[in-house]
Amino acid sequence: MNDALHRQVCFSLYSASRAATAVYRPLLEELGLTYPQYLVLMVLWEQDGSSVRDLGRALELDSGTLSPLLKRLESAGLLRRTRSAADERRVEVHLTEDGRALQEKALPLPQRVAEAAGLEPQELHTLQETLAKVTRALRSAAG
Amino acid sequence: MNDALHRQVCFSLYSASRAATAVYRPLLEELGLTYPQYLVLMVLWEQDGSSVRDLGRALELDSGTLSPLLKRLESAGLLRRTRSAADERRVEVHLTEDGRALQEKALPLPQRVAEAAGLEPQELHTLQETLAKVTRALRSAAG
DNA sequence: TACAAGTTGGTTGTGCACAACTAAATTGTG
DNA sequence: CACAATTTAGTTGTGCACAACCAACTTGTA
Repeated sequence: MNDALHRQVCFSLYSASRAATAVYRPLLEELGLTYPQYLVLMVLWEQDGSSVRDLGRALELDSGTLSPLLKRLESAGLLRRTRSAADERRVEVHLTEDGRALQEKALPLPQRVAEAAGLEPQELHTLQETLAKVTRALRSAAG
Repeated sequence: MNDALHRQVCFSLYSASRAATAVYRPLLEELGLTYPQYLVLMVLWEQDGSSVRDLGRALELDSGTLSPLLKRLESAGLLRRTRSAADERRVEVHLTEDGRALQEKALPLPQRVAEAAGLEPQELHTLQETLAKVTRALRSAAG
C-alpha cells in the first residue's frame, strides 16, 4: 500500500477504469469485441451512419485511434465505411446486419458490470454525476 | 450526446481517467515522463529497491507492461535494475540520484490536477472513497 | 473565379495494457 | 537428495491512445 499513490484522484480513476474494463473483457470476448470497439458500436446503435468525426466527438477519441479500429470492425463484417457523397472529406460508418444484431447480445452487459461494482443505486448515481462533473472540469483545464 | 453511453459506469470511469491523465501529460512532459512511468517512480520514492513483482502488486500491472517501461526508465538514467543476490529470480529496482531528484520536481503535480478536477475537498474525498470501494468490488468480481 | 484558411480522415511512430508463452530459479514433498 | 510444482521476469503479438504530420476536400472572401 503506497500512500502518495492512493491519495491521488488520477490514480484512483486509472485503477477503477482498468478494473471495470477487466470485468467487461471476458464478456465482450464472447462477442469478439474489445471495449473501445464496443463503445464505437454503442454510438452507431444510436446513430447509424455517424462520420468518423462524429464518433470522435462522442468518445473523445482521435482519428489515429479510430481509423484502425474501424478497419478492424469492417474486416470483422460489423460495419462499412463509405465516403459521403455530399462532403467528400467525410467517411460515414454504417452498421451491417451482423453489427446491428450484436446490440441485442450486448444488452445485458452494462447491468452485469454495474452489479459487479457493488454500489447501491443511489451511490452509483452520485458517482456518475461526480465523474461527469470532474471530466468536464478536467477537459476545460486541459484545453 | 449518446444516452446509453453516458449511463454506463465503465464509460464514465474511462472518460474521467483519460481526461485526468491528459491534464498530467504536459506537466509530466517537462520531467520527461509518461503517466505510468510517474506511477512507478512514486512507488520507488516510497519503497526504493522494490522488485518488479512489488511494483506489479502496487500498480496492478504485469511484467509485460513493466519490463519495457523499466528499461526505458533505466536508459533514461533514472533507475538501475539488478538481480537480487538472495533470490536470483527477483530483479530489484533502485533509483539513481537523478531518479530521486525528480521527486521534488513532481511534488506540486497532484495538487494541480486535483484543483483542475474542480471539486470541493469533501466531494473529492467522497469520490476517492467510492472509487476505492468500486475498484475492490470490480477486482473481486473479475477474479 | 481564384485561393487562403479551415475541416476531415489517414499514416507513422511511441508507449502503454494485457494475454499467452518461455526460461530460470526456488521451494515443498517423498 | 530428487524432482515436480510454484514463483519470478522476460518476450512476443495484438490493440488501443495520442502526437505529429500529410493529402484531399470544402468554404469564405476578395
